[in-house]
Amino acid sequence: MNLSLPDQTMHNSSEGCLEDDKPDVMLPCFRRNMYDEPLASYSSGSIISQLLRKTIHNKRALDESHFYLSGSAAADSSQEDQCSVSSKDSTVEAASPGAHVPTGAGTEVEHPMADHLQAKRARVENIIRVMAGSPNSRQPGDSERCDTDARDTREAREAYRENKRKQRLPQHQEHSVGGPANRRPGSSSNSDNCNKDEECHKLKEQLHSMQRLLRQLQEKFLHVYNQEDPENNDRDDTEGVEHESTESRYVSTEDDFERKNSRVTAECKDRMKVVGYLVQQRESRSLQDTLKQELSRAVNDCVDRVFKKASSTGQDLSPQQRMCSSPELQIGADRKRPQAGSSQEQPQAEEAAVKPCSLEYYESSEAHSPPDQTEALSLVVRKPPVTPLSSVTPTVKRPYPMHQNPFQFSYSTPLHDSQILEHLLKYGPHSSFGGHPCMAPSMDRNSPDSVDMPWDAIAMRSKVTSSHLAHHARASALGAVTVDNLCLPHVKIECGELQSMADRNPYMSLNIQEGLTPSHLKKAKLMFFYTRYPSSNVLKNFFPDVKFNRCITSQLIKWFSNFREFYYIQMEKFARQAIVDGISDIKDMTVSRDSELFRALNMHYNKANDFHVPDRFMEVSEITLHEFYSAISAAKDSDPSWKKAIYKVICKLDSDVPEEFKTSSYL
DNA sequence: TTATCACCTG
DNA sequence: CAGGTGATAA
Repeated sequence: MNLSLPDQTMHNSSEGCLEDDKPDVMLPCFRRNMYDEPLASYSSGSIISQLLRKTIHNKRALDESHFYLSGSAAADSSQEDQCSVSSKDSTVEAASPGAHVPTGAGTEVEHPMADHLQAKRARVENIIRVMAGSPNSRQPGDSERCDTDARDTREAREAYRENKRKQRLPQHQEHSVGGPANRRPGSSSNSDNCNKDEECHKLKEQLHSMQRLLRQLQEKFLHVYNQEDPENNDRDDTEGVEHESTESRYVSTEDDFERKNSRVTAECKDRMKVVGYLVQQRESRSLQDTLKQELSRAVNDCVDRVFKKASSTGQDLSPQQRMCSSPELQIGADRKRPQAGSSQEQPQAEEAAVKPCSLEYYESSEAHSPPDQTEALSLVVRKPPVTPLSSVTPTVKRPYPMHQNPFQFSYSTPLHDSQILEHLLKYGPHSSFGGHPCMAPSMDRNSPDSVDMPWDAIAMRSKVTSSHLAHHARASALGAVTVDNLCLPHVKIECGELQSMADRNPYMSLNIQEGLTPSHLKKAKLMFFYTRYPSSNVLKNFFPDVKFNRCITSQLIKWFSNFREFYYIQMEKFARQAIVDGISDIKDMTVSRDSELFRALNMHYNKANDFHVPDRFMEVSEITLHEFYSAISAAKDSDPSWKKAIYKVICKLDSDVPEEFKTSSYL
């Protein structure tokens, strides 16, 4: 494989300045990707030109811009448009490069400053392009070569233009760019359209990424530049820049980018006026060098990631791979990927796990390796809106609008449990407890939220639950972090288990745990109000966020055993007390919510008293009490196994646990 | 043999 | 609430 071109390209373009940075890091990436994928045929210069395409409407304003751009930029634009979703006006520009002011587009307002700004833009575009573009772009005679280079990237994928390409291409380029391109037609002849669409999509994603990176570079550049020239800092308000409707998809990023661009160009022009052309040229050089380094690094970075994604077949990317993709890539991939299996929430959960990482990657240029903790943290916080579930009250706000910075979850700023719960719970249970007969009527008293978010209200009203849930939320946020050292025993979240758990219950995909938490204990206690002898299947069904194994099952069974133990002890105690109290008629023994027996039981199973104990439990309790009373009255307690008969009766009184318990791992 | 249970203990 | 134990049923 011919690796000389990219090396040469980068070195030439940087004119010796680039190597000072870290060529060993970026160049191999660039090289490898250049040849591995057809997308590599798009040179970085071409991409940059495309990105800045709309900033060079008036290339005539500056001769040098015109000189450098006339061929290449136009060619790039026209070619990119074949697959890109970019604006249509680029085609217009391409039609008459170098001598064209877009008038037919109609989307651009031609105010008096337009020429001015466009001229500035052209300069900056030129600078950037020279830095990241073709090694020979500075030579007038090679403008043709730039054109060829860019065009070749497209032509190479089409066999019928092969000869033409070979005629015009320098040899080293032919080897490098034509290598993968030559292989491609043979393998993709039967699925040209599909491949084209795929490439278009990838290109679009690439453009998005590039725009982001360029924006960052611009900011860096401005930072450096303003340090050098602080008196010009106030001259950054030249953005009366028209906004092209055709580019509305890039509103936030590109508009910002435009402003920065205008500012840069304005500063460049001021320097020209004051200092003079030569000085300006020299400073421009330094700027160029700076930008070269930054851009080259960023471009390689971006291209590397783009190709890393492209090298995979697109749909079978592992989540880890997706995590390192740009947000745009991620979104695009998710859009293409069919919803897997029967779980509808799962892909979104994956997105939630992926997107934050990606965003953070781009939010900070230094964030080359997002920490695990941050990923998992975002996993909880930055979940995109899920498909509205039937039971969710419409008034419940979705805290994570797409593409916006949602609720910021930060460990450094302690949050109230309710905040954590709100975000944790909102996407967990989809059923509303507000209408459930088991919910305590008093629950609506304290918080207005209880109307719209009964689930949150439930959880928040229990101090025990709140603290547990807070841990729960943080545990989830910690991702693959063992939180045993806090207070939760055996609580470990393993990313590897996400999938299986998500399959079992997509709503619980964020809270998959290997161990039982206090929340689970509380839930089990509440379940005891319905079932004293739950089967293993019931336990598995109602603890979908728990990875069941022998130990876990035993523990849960043991819990219920302990519950029963306490229950029967209380029953026996109160039955004996009734006998001691001289109650003769069994009908005088009732269990109401005011009775002491119930208070004892409720204190044990529903300590926070935030759960409305079902009436059935009152009945069962009363029956149990009667059974004990009868047995003791009949002196059956002399039999060592006299309780067995009672157990036999009680175990038949189990009722079904409400479905709400399935969708919630905590109450 | 395994699972479940009640009982006891800490 | 968990650990241990013995009984019991599958």
